[in-house]
Amino acid sequence: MTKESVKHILETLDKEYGTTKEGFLHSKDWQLLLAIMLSAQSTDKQVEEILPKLWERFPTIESIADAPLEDIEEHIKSVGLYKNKAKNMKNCCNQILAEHGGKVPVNIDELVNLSGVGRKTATLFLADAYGIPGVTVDTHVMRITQRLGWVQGKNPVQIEKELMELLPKEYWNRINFQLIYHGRSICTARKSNCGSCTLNPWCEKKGTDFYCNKK
DNA sequence: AAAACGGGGGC
DNA sequence: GCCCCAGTTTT
Repeated sequence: MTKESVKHILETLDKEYGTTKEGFLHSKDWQLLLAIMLSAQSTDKQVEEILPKLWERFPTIESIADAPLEDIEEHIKSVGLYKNKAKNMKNCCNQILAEHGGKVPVNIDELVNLSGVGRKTATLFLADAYGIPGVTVDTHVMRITQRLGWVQGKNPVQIEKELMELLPKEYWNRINFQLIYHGRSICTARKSNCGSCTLNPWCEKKGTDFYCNKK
C-alpha cells in the first residue's frame, strides 16, 4: 500500500459514489438522527422503506416525544431491535426538546449524551447533516480497509487511529458512506467480487475474488 | 468483558 | 439453517 494508491482509491470512490450522501439529506435534523439510529445492526435500505409511513404518523419531534411506545414500535418493527430503538427514539426526542430547544446539537459530546446515540451514530450524523469530518469503523469499513491493505489492526479503535493518520482530512466527511455503499454492493462480507470492483487496480487483494467468514 | 436487543435478506 | 446488518445499553 502506497500513498499514491490510497489517493487513487479515494478519487475513484468520489467518482463512483459522489461526495455527499443522498437519501436522508432532505430530512429535518431530528429525522436524520432517528433514521441513523434505526440503521444500527440493520441496513439503510430496510430503514428507508419504513420512513415514509413513520414520518407520516410522526410529522414533528413533539409528536414522537409524546407517542405511546407501542405506537412507535409498531412502525419500526421490521428493522429489528425495535423495542430498544423505540424507547431510545422517544427518550432522545424528549431530551432534544428539553435540553436543546428542539434542535439536534451539532457537536459530538452533546450528541453522545442523547439516548440511543453513541460515537458511531453521532459521527455519521455530523457527516451526513453538515459534512463535518469524522471517521467511524463499522463492520463494512473494517472489512474493506482490511482487504484494501490500508490497516493492520484488528480492533475498531486501532483501525480508526490508523485511518485518521492515513487518510487526508478533506475526505473524512464522505469516506464512511462511500465504503459502506461499496461494501453493500460490491465488496460484500461473503464475496469480494473483484471482477466488478473499480478499486481493483490499487487493492492489495486484487483479483483474488475470495470468500471469508466461512465456517 | 459479555449479554441483550431482532426482523429481514443473502446464500 | 447460519451469517450478516450505518451499535448502544445494561449487567
